[in-house]
Amino acid sequence: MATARLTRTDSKTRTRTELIAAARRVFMRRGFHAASLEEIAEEAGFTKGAVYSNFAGKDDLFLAVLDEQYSQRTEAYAKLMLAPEDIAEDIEVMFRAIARFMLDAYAREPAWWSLVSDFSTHAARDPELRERLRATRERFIAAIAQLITSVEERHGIRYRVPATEVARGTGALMRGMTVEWLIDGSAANGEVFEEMLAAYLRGLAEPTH
Amino acid sequence: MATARLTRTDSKTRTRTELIAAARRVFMRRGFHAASLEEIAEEAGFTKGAVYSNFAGKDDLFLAVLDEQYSQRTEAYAKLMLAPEDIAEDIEVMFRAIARFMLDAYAREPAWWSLVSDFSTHAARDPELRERLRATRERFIAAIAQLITSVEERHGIRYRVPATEVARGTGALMRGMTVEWLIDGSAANGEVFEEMLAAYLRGLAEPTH
DNA sequence: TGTACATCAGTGAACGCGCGTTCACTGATGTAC
DNA sequence: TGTACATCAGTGAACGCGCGTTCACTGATGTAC
Repeated sequence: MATARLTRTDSKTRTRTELIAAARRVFMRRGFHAASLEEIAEEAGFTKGAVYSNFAGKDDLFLAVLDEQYSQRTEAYAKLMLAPEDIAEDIEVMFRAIARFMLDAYAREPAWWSLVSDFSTHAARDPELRERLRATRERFIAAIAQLITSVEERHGIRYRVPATEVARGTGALMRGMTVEWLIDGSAANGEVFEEMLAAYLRGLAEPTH
Repeated sequence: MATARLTRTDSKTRTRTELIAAARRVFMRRGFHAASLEEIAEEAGFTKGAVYSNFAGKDDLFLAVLDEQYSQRTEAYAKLMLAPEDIAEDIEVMFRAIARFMLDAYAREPAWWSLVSDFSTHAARDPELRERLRATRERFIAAIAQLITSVEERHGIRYRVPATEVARGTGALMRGMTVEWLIDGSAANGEVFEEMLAAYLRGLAEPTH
């Protein structure tokens, strides 16, 4: 049994990781405002002080969760969009695969998107926090834009707006729709969303040559 | 001077109207969570008790603001989309006029859309409140869908998804983008948004013939 | 038109409560010799 | 390998504060006669 003796650095890293994971779950469960540091600390098996020993406060903790999530999402999108066969052949198939990927992520974690909305409006009110969020988000958008550019080249198409904006719009459509679903579960089902996103991407794309 | 003597009913109606107007301004200014009933009451020239004499509480007051706003927006969209000339001629021109209308509303009241997002995620956590919000929102969506249907007929097109969902998606794209703008003012400018929304609507439309 | 009582919109103060943050402290890890 | 002191991650309790909601009260409007 006995937990292996850890160095201070290792044990702190571990605490930090566990706090982020717990925070993620609690934020999802309660939303940004209603999630309390008390519950997060308890969920991770610590006390609130541990949070302050590892993070500057609630906002900083959330940003850590966000950063982690964006890394994971970037990887997952890369796997999907750079897939060497199937999906990659027909651009329309790709559009729909992206829509389904998002819907699937939503099915697993329906609270995620509105959580980001809540934090964003909160962060927008504090210039310093807002700048930190902007930087984190920009890294994510840039990574997705990179993938979009690869797809453009491979399929011989060009979007009428910069790749970063294609990425932003895709996320925006999804984020907006999750708010609808939150309030009315019967609104636009998966097929309809697939159609919407495909329409958006198809409408923006033009063949090159 | 002396304010004309009002009947109880008239004076109550007036208080209610003024509270809604004040609430609207304060909610815009502070966001749903940070807006306090104290500030709202004061802005209207009353005390908090007046709020409770006219509304069941903060949530109820917000719903009243929302209802009012949706009525106004519905009228404005009707004016735009049923316009007998110019815009109405070419469907692409119409798409872009709608985008510009939204951008213009955003320029005047940038906080509105994220305010709705915040309230929605808040309301989603309380079944009763959520149902009230759903009903209010449904009326608005249905009214917009009605306008979309008129446009479909006039221009001899059909959307690949129900008109209600075209409406929902349009709002969703806008709502999502306002979150981006909140955090990064330099993200997708008006022209890019116009392109996005036009792409979405164009991509969804099919000629009937 | 006038009087006496009833109603009730809005007042103002108090109540509760939750939560983010701070801080003195503890005990296990790290370091110097 | 051992000892003495230094460091610091995490504890636990207290602090402040704001805010939504409640409630006894007041004074102007409404009603009955």
